[in-house]
Amino acid sequence: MRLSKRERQKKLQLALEHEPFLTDEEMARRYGVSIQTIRLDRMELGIPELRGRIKHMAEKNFDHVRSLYPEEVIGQVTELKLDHSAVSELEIREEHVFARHQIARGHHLFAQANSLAVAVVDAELVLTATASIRFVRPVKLGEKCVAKAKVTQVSPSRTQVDVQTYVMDETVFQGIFDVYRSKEDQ
Amino acid sequence: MRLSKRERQKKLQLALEHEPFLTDEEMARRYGVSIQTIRLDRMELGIPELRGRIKHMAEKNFDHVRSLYPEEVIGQVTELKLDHSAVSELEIREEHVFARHQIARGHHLFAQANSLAVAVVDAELVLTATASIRFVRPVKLGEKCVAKAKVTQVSPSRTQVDVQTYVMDETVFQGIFDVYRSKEDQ
DNA sequence: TACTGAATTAGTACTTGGTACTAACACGTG
DNA sequence: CACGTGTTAGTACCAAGTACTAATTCAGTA
Repeated sequence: MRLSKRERQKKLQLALEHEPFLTDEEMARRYGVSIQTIRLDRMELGIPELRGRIKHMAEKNFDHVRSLYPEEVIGQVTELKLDHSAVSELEIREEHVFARHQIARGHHLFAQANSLAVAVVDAELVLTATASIRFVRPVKLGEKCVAKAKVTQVSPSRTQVDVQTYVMDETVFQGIFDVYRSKEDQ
Repeated sequence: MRLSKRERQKKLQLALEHEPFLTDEEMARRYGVSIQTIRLDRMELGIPELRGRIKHMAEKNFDHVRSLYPEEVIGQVTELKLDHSAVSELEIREEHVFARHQIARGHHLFAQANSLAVAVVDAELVLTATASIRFVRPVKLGEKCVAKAKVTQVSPSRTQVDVQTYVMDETVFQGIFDVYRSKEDQ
């Protein structure tokens, strides 16, 4: 057996997200299995056929052109005191969650916190150096995450920022960010 | 004659711009002509068939939407051994960097590593619990980040995954992920 | 009115990328 | 040995076409 069934299916799923234009034939060739096996895999994974996938993509972008474009800060900044504190809000939408169980992917919470930590520091060049983070509880579709950043330490080239993210008054995420700052301190 | 040939062709062309998902059959029905007439019209106007049109639309928007859309794994998975190791590649593009100095935002590197750490674990429900990360050196526009994940510890409900990300053979990011895993391990 | 050329329709064979289904085989394990 | 899982093979069928040939219709004119 070249690959276990689970591995093949996982790879298949991932490959299709990246290259949705693959035919069953091409996938069968890639994994060295028969076309029927690929079809069975798609069935089990609930992946529609090539034309369905293509059509879905085309439709999706045709009528509602989503503009979730590279934002400077992930989420909406509601408070900002440079080198002191900041707050941002992020509502968890479809594009943030795992389709299966509607739980937000960790890196979106991280992105909200990280970009806020970077934004609160007043310098030309600000980069995250290290971070220690904790996902306290899963966040679900529709919940609003309020991230609160506080600057806790400042040294010549580093700033430490603590971020706590809440849903209502429950903590869902904690992070300590050690942020590098260029000397042209503005 | 219901409509002159010229009129029909003009209408057809305009209709397709607005509703590119029409089949020849549907158009034939609408204009009260045979399917062959519609096909001849498309030939003369140089309009490709339905599938070609759909595919073209999907392709056009694919590159654009790709980086913004919920991918299971950020970057392209090149190796995957479930519960053992995995590798993914991510090329740093415009949308990943700070416009000012062309340095990648930390959360994209995090996202690549985090999603890989989650993907390598073989379970129904996998969530990041905690992580300790370090951005070793800034990554610039155009660089290709290769993230290598290794499972280092497995306990009943947790898996520890270490991720190192390289540009060429230089480490740019390190992360230790403690990942929660649901018991329905199969 | 008959004729002609353009326009239209009809019909066949073939293609792609599948679905849906049935049957057979391979093999690892109790 | 039988059993189940996984895999492969093969058939009939489908949508939405292409490519091609042939027949029919129609409009305007000699």
